[in-house]
Amino acid sequence: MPELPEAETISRGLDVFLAGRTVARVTVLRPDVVANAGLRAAGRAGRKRCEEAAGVARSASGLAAAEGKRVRAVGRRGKNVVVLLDDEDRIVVNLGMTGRLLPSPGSRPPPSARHCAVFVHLEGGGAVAYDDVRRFGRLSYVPRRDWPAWSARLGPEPLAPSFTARRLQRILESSKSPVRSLLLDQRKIAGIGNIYAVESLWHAAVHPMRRANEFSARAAVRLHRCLRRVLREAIRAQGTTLRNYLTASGQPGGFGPALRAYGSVGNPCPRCAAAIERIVFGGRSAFLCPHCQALPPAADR
DNA sequence: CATACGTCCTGCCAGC
DNA sequence: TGCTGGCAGGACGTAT
Repeated sequence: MPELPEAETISRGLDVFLAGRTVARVTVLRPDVVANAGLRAAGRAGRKRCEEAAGVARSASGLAAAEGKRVRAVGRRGKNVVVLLDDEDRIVVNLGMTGRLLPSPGSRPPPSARHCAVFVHLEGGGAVAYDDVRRFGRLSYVPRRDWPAWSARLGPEPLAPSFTARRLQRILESSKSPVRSLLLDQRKIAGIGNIYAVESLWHAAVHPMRRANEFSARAAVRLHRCLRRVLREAIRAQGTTLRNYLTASGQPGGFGPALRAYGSVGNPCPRCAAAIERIVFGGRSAFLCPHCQALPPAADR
């Protein structure tokens, strides 16, 4: 659930807390949240097999390589929080559904970290807990030389100045998928999850199942504008808390009341008062106004 | 190659 | 009251 705005909010808060600090010790309590960057990513079973074959002990996770290194800064790539170390190796945190990074002034996980999976002690006191109820999240240690390839697996940053309407239009043209599926594809555009995809499409008045390659230039420009506006405003509000997302300072996000369609089945559309509907495709819920976001008639498609 | 679908994981909540 | 079953979904593996 943490998407770009949540990852951005967390990385800003964590940067204040971590920049200049040195990692003393990394304790892995739940080995399954640690992805080994050196191995082909695989499903749980697959990764287990790889690690056994390679003789990788669970704690050798690679995260231990961070011990003794100073944190230069904390940033973000897509939905990932990226801890940049002084030697330009990185700890990349994908928060999955329920992952949280909770700083603590003491040497124990904060009380809110009830499902602490990884615990990072800092020299001179203080710590950061990686807490994740469902353990869909992953922590990876990415050495400096692997970073370009790692980052290249992701599409462009939607808030970067280089992400123009024209760029979005080209991405849309490249796929016959429903636009919501394309927006969720991290290889095409980085950082968008279901909430902001659904919200952007409501603002742009486009049906989530509209085929990406059927966008007019005008509709592409409109989606580009709505997408960026929604992401920016969500960052300003420090993200959306639906379940358990918290900022680095332990606050819930404030974007919930700004949601127009997501999760509001049956509520009147704020634009036209028609009842918001829920549909399911690609294994996920989408919410839309059947009036404002109508699919064009089949003859036009 | 591109697209579609199943899988993992557990807290929560509706329904009986 | 207590149990069950369905639901949430990011990202990867497998199937088409």
